[in-house]
Amino acid sequence: MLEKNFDPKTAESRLYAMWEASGAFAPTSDPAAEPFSIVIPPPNVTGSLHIGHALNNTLQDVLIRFERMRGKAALWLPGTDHAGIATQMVVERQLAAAGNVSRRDMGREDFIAKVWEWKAQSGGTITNQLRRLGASCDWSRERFTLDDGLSAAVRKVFVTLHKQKLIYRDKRLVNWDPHFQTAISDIEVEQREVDGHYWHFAYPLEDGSGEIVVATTRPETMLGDTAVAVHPTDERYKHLIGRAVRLPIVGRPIPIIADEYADPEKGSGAVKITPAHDFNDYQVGKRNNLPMINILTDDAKINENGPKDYQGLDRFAARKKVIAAFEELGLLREVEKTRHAVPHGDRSGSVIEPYLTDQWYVDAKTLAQPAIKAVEEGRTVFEPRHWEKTYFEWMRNIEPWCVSRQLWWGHRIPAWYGPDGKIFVEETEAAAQAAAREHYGRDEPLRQDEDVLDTWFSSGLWPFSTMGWPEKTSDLERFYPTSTLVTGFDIIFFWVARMMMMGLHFMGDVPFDRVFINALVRDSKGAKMSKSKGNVMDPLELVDQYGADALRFTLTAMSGQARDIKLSTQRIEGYRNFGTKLWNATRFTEMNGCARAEGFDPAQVKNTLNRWIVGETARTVQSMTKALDACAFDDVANGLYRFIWNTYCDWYVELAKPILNGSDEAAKAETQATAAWALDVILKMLHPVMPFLTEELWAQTADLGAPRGEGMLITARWPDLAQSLVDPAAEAEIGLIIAAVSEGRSVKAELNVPHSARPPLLVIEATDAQRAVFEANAAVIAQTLRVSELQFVASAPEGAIPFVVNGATLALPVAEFIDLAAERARLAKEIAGHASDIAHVNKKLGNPAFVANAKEEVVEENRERLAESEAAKAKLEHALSLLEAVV
RNA sequence: GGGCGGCUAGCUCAGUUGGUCAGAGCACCUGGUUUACACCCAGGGGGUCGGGGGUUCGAGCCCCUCGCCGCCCA
Repeated sequence: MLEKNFDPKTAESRLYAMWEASGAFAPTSDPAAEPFSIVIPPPNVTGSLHIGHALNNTLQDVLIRFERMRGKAALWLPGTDHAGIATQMVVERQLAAAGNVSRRDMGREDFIAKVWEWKAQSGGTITNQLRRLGASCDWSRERFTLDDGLSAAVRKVFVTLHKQKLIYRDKRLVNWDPHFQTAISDIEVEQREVDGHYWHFAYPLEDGSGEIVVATTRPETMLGDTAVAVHPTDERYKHLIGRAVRLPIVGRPIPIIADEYADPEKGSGAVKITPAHDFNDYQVGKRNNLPMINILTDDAKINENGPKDYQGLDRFAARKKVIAAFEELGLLREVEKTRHAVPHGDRSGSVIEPYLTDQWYVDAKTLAQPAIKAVEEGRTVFEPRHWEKTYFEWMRNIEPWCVSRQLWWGHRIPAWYGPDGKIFVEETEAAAQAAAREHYGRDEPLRQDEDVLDTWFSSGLWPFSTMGWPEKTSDLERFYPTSTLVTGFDIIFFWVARMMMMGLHFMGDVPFDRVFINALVRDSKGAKMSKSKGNVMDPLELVDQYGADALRFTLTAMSGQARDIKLSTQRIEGYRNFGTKLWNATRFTEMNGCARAEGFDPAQVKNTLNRWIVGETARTVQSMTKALDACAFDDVANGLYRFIWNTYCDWYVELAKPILNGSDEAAKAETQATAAWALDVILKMLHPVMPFLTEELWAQTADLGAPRGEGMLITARWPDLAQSLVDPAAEAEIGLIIAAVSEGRSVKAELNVPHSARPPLLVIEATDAQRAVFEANAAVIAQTLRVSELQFVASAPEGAIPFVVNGATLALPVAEFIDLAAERARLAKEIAGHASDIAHVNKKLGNPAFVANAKEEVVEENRERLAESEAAKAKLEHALSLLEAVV
């Protein structure tokens, strides 16, 4: 006998260990099986599971378990990302907290050793947390972006792109993070609106004949100004073009140039140009061949190009000093408050400096073209579809991708420099040396590039590097392109787009057929979860509290088309209850001898109730299969919830009770078998979403009746039930019973008939078919509706309360219990309901245009509806008149 | 400034091609020792589908417009 409740705490780890040990997570080796593959979005190797991971991985697991049960060779390939900047940051912070020397003092090799140490220590955390969730990844194929195979793939890709001139070295402005002292890519920059000022500075004309006023939010950059620009058509300044101003503080003469970048509407119409420290100014500088003077050091202090007394000053201190100097010189014309966007590093949070450096760039524009085309042609489809717009928007305006990082934790760039600066890009040092020997005619000492690659460079290769590329492996052959990628919209640019470009370029095919973009999980008020806000929900705590299945079901149910999910524990609790409900339904069937019958064929079932549940089950299987195919996760969860709770438990089990307690042994045996059969189907359908509870129930019911011969539920076959199992006659019959019982209950409750009262149910008017149904099901109806019996009478006795069900008139003789006023009110309400319906339909049918234009079946439908409402209303009005007569 | 998404019951959200589409869960109210389940059962109240206009015989669903809210990119 089943315990009263499912105990996730003890069952989950036991079941997971059983699955893993059985090898169920690996794709079947059956060569005939259709492949279905997913690569996991690799979490940071040293990270821990947050609620977003829980959602993302639950959905992947739902798909994988579904396809696995369908008999496909289902591969969910797991792994982790070295997460360059994030991980390096964590380790640096740890070193600092422990009072250790900084990484620079420590040296590259020792520092990297420290990071590997940290990886060894914490690297298993997140994968173990995924296990707690129930993720059925094939751990035998687990990869890490810095493992040997993936590193080889990275080098191969870099070298190949370089040879194809799709990777190049260039000196240009980059987004420089002074905190980490590295370049970062455009998308790692966050624009934040902050309060600031416009300082209006007067630059005196060189000949002393006047001044020109420029405004800036970043005064310190004036130390690197190399021009003042005005619009070529700006009459105010036309005469000044070609002349010069003397840059205050610095004393350098700089030209006044004409450039359309200067906006005559803004400020004075003149703008200072600092080509080495502003992206717009950089373009102006290039157009006008201006000198580019870098005034900053790597850590954003004024360098040797600044005036002596500014050198070594931090950028913000320099700003103050510049302002003070202008004030002193009498050249500060105005200070205007403003709000403006300031770039910040997404990891460091520090203000980003546009900074002139040598970096490696990927020609993203070229690589993007096939990636755009692939989505246009539908070779990769986004779900929900509208995310394609976001993807296109970015891809069509893509800029060169800066891939070098001045970090230590990552893939070292496979480029070596000769003594004269000549660059050799090769997969190995030996190859580089060979190339150098060839070039110089002798061995020369080479120095490897100090930089590492952007983390996203290696994750961009993930769908094929994890499968063994560049080797021609059987996994690549079988599982690439992958079937579905499940990820968040926040990394469409970072990751999805890069995988598309790399996959198409190196594999000649898209990396995935479908990209499902999952929502962002927020707190119950809709706020983004963050440590600083203290509103973080830890998925592991939720698993401890409610069980993994409840959390999984909740996340699945809330995964609609919306962009975010507002998660509340109340909801999780509700779905935990749902699991308990199913548990208890199983317990009930077990108590009532429900067991699988040898050779049970749902198509051969005789009893109407059983025929009905067979049909409902078949219908549900079909809709669930369809929904899972479409990644309609909310439909999956809601459909299962409704079928299991509202159909199977509320009606099938309730209506089956009299049979199970009755004396018709044949009907009883059939019901026991059918109940057990339907439950098995339920367990299968629910398994992808609630794997633990269902597997446990599967095991606990394994010995009841005929053996299933299917092994564990995780690898059992997904049900395939034909539409022909739906029996319209059974549906009509059970539908009538349900309607009669529901309506009868409603009447009793509204009239406050005491719970203990057992009046008979009177059948007054009904078609022959309906009468037959009532006769055949009198016992069930009596028990379920709690009436003494069913009586078939010609007319309602005085004081009986009539109600109309599917056109049939029934009544409950409960006059002695009820309050006439309450009954009058009830009847009046019912009548009013019908009256408004009649008015509504009459208006439609009275409109000749409607009858002429609407589809025939729609018109017919309305006519039927009108007839039904009118009949019901007439009956109730009659009842009301009788009631009035009594009073 | 450009783009995207949202605005449906107190709350969180479903509503496929316009025609029982006004729904679900939670919350709320009433009643319940109905031998599976109080993590339960039965019943009930509650919305002019953000405002306005249009197309149509008919609009929560299509078009226009306005208003908020959120996100992304400049």
